[in-house]
Amino acid sequence: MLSETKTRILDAAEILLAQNGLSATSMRAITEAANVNLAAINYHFGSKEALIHAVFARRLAPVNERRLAMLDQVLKANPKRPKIRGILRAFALPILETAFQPTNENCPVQLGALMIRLYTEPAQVVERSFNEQMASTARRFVSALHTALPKLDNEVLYWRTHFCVGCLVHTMHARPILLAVSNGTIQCDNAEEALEQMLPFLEAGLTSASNS
Amino acid sequence: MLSETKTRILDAAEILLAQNGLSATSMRAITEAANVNLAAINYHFGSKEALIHAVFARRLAPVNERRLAMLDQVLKANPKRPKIRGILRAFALPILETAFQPTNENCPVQLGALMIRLYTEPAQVVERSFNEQMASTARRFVSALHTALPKLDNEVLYWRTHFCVGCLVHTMHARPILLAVSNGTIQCDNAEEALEQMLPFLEAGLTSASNS
DNA sequence: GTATGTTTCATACGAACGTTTGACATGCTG
DNA sequence: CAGCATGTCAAACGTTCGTATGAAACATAC
Repeated sequence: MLSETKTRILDAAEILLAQNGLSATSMRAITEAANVNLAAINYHFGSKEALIHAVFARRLAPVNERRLAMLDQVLKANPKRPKIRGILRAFALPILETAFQPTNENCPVQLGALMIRLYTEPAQVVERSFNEQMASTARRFVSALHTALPKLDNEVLYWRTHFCVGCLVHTMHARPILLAVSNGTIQCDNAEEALEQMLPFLEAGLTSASNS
Repeated sequence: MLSETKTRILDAAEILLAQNGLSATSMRAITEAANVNLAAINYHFGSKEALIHAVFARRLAPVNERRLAMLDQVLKANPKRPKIRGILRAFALPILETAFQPTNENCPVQLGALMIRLYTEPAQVVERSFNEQMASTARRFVSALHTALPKLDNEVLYWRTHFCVGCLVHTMHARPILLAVSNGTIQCDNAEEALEQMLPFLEAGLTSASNS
């Protein structure tokens, strides 16, 4: 079981890392926000780097579990020709729900802002987190899409999967941009609403003719 | 005209900022890479923040000029119903070419990695750069897409434009991910090749039925 | 109740940070 | 030549960084 102190550190770190980035978030800021002693991070996690790894692992592990469970259901329903919409939904819904769910009542921070660090922070810290958590999941989904779209070139499929991930990542973390560009019209705080917009877009992209 | 020292600082800063992020890049690292004195940044730019702003401005200004010029051509060719593919191309090609063009012969750094900072770094530094450089350009393109897709809901259009930006951003900076997921198959270093994959995907997404 | 292992705490360390300063070199202008 | 900007430079400023340490506080077991 996690100790009280450990979870308080993880909670505070998650918020601050998402808001300020990895290297801009100091251990002093984290421990002060968590109301624990400065030395507690090194005692419980060993180093700042290890703490960051733990923050990502705590969030990504259950998301990927849910993703694969949903994917299994989709594949079981139509083993020969699984529904594209279902595959996309299995990949996007778990992480979107996590991204749109506030960490706690006081701080409605976007977890999408945390996830985006996995893509942008160049540190090896993050690379390790990413490989551990995402590599096998990504492979499973690409393979499922390959089954669903057998006519598609392998190369084209990789590209389009890449585009889908781009849409998803952007949707998770760039809500402020959408709000600004739409002149305050679109303030999305709902995973299902985002999905409803995203899935038709992605499915149409995936199934489009290559060279029209 | 820019002084020799000033451009050397900008060049070095651009590479390091792209590689390591904003707050993880120290002024000492920049000045050492540029072979100039530490005080030169504060002398020529005033502060680290102002330098970062200058780095972005130097790259984004010409990109957005080209974008708008290309957009004008597309609109002039078909004022009533401009070609979607043309609009997308006008938005994507200039920045993709910049992203895929190495800064110098020794360091083939992806400028996409620099651009992504505009989206992820939470600093107000970046917010200012983004607003100055991108706000009006974004408005022009959304309006052009509105003309090209008059039947589309405003809300849906905003969402889909958002998705297009996500694809583009991800394509620019996440080439290593595409390389890894495709098992080393796809090593894209060519703007036209990326565009060829991206444009059919985006156009199909933009024109898809909303609630299929 | 004393012993043992675990967790918290104040405090300190050396290093690196962004910025400032004043001396020094350089080039143009009168 | 003198005068004055314009750049450059080494050195130092005060802060903040991640980490380490040893004593205090706590729990549990005998």
